[in-house]
Amino acid sequence: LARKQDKDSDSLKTGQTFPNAPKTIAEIAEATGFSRTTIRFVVTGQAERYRIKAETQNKIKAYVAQHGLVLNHAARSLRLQRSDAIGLVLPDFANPFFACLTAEMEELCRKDHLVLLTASSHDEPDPEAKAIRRLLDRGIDGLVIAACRPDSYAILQRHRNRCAVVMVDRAFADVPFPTVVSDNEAAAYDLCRAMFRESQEPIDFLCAATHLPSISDRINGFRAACAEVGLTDPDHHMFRTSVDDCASGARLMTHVIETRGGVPPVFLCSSLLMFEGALQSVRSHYGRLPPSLILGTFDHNPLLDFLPNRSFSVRQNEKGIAVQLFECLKAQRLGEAPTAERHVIPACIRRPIDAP
Amino acid sequence: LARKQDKDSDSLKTGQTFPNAPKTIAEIAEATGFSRTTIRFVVTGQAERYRIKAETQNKIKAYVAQHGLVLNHAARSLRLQRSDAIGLVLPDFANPFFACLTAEMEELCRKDHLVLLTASSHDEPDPEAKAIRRLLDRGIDGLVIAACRPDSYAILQRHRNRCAVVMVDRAFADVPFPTVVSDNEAAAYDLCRAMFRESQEPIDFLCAATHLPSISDRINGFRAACAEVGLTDPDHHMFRTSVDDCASGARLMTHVIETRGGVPPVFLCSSLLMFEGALQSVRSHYGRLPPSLILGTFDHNPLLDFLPNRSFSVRQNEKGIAVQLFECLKAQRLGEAPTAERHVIPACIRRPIDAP
DNA sequence: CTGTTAGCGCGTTCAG
DNA sequence: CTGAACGCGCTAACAG
Repeated sequence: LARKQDKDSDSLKTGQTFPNAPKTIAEIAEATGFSRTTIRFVVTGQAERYRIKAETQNKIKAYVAQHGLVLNHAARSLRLQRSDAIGLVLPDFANPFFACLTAEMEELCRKDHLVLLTASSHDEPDPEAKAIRRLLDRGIDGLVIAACRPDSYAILQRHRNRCAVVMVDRAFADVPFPTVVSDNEAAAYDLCRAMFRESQEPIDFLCAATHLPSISDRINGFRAACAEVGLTDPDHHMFRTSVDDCASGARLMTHVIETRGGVPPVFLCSSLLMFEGALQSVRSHYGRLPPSLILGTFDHNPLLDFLPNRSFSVRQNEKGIAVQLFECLKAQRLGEAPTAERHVIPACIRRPIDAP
Repeated sequence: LARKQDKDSDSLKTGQTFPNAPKTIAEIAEATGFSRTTIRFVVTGQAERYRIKAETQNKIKAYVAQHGLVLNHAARSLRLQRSDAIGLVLPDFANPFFACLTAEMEELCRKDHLVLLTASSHDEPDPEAKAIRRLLDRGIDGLVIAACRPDSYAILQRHRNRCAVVMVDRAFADVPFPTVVSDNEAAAYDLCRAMFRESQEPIDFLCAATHLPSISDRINGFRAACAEVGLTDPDHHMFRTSVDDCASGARLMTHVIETRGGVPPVFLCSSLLMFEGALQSVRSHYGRLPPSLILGTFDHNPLLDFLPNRSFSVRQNEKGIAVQLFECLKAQRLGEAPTAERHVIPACIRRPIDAP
């Protein structure tokens, strides 16, 4: 029979700085006199399966209730070859869309007792590769990545069997992993249709980062909507820049103003950053925003509703994306080989309250 | 270490991918015929210190260059009782301020070869406690918390204090850990002074989450600025609500409109969420935003500059806060006992371009 | 039903 | 300069 009079010697022996600290399984075993296995069966809820005596269970539960218990995840990971951690590699966590996606992912992780490791790529290949490596080296079980270029996944392939992988936001072709993206083409099409219903004028599209598939899709949607209203030269209304930031938006709008001899009456920007830059440029030319301008942008900002101008925008369904990402991860973690299938999540068009 | 990173870049530049998974130290030892100790000295850059033969070094480096190497962080953590991970517990990662803070923290972690674990508290005690425990159970070396109430830190006391702790954004009294906050009182004072220079009208302050110290400080700054312009009853211009969200802002503004018999000509909101709700309420009463309104809010949104109204806002210095947080963590990780000192980081007032 | 044992891969120690 | 042996705390297989 077990001896369980060791509490005193235990507290003396262990030179712990925190006698109140939660115990390890071994400490509980020693303190209660049962073996680690017995403790583990009880604390992991397998007591019934192994028919642990009720009295034993109660003693152990009482001890845990009083002293607390914390499993050592490093040891657990080492033994199970599994970290219960998910990595998230995104261009920029301060970007509202990615921030929102992070929040949704974190929520889903919490429910599955996973932790979320974050790393930013700044949309550049080298930091991205380092970020991916840094997470893979921690033995993450799953990885979500918004790739900055088509071959970003190359670094992953040697880890294929150890880590589930899903791509997000950037649906580059020929990527051997599932991809979850918004329906950018449909969103752009619907957005432009709504804007065309507002005004007969052609839409000038200020477009950054055209190498990204999400942007190509938006361009395709723009072209389709233009074709529908009989605009035969949509590309004459497209203005491109490579970098997606505020300064580029301002430069591009300044260029548009010079080209057109004035601010276009209706324009669309490929991102909020571009939008902000464009507005800055317009304001610096006119001293203010002419209220007659009709504005469109991808991404959402709650203050859009309060601009003096009529404006249209697209809000992606971050929660829907996160849920789909998680399902893809789960499928791979359950042993399915990763497929290259693409999941397209509808986005939401926001327009002025009284717009058609 | 530096040498290892060089190899990574090289292999990326050549576009070469490792055919198989990277090797562990033991695998390299077996493959090259040397012992694990020797391998470790070479790959951790201690070869010179232990005078490893050059030929041996070259063989090992060649093998690593070809096959790759990844240390098992679980084993490393288990042995070193250290995870090289930092936890971040914030109310909401989608909130622009916290998103920006996360981005800055992630950047600093990257530079120190740490990973960042994120967990959200939703500003509620129970999810917060669970988030903290979830991270502590992973053996994080450092923890940054934006606490939702004064005793949020209590759960830390009962834990093994292997973990450095710093509080952020919420400077509750009597917390036995360093705290980093923005200078909310000064920011509120400066903000209100700027608004008073714009208009002689009193400022109505729509204020949420008044139980938070950051909000108390903002109220104090508001009162000080009111006193300076001879307003003897600033509290008659304060409207309070407990929940900080858009709906509360709308409700509170509706209440203000009813109380005042109209929209106050100058008002200030304690957060962007409140601000958005307030604007919604104003618009639903008038069908639009009267352009004569003078607006103020804490937090920053890039579109504020393009509202028809003259507006004033406060942007916190997220990077400065992150840097200070990191310094506090580093001090504790170097063995210093945590102090209760408070670090106050100045914020930045944004006003209309031509404002005094 | 309960206890014992053998690693997971790394970092450290110590012997050569 | 190199190698062997130990243990971090946990899990799983096996032995009573």
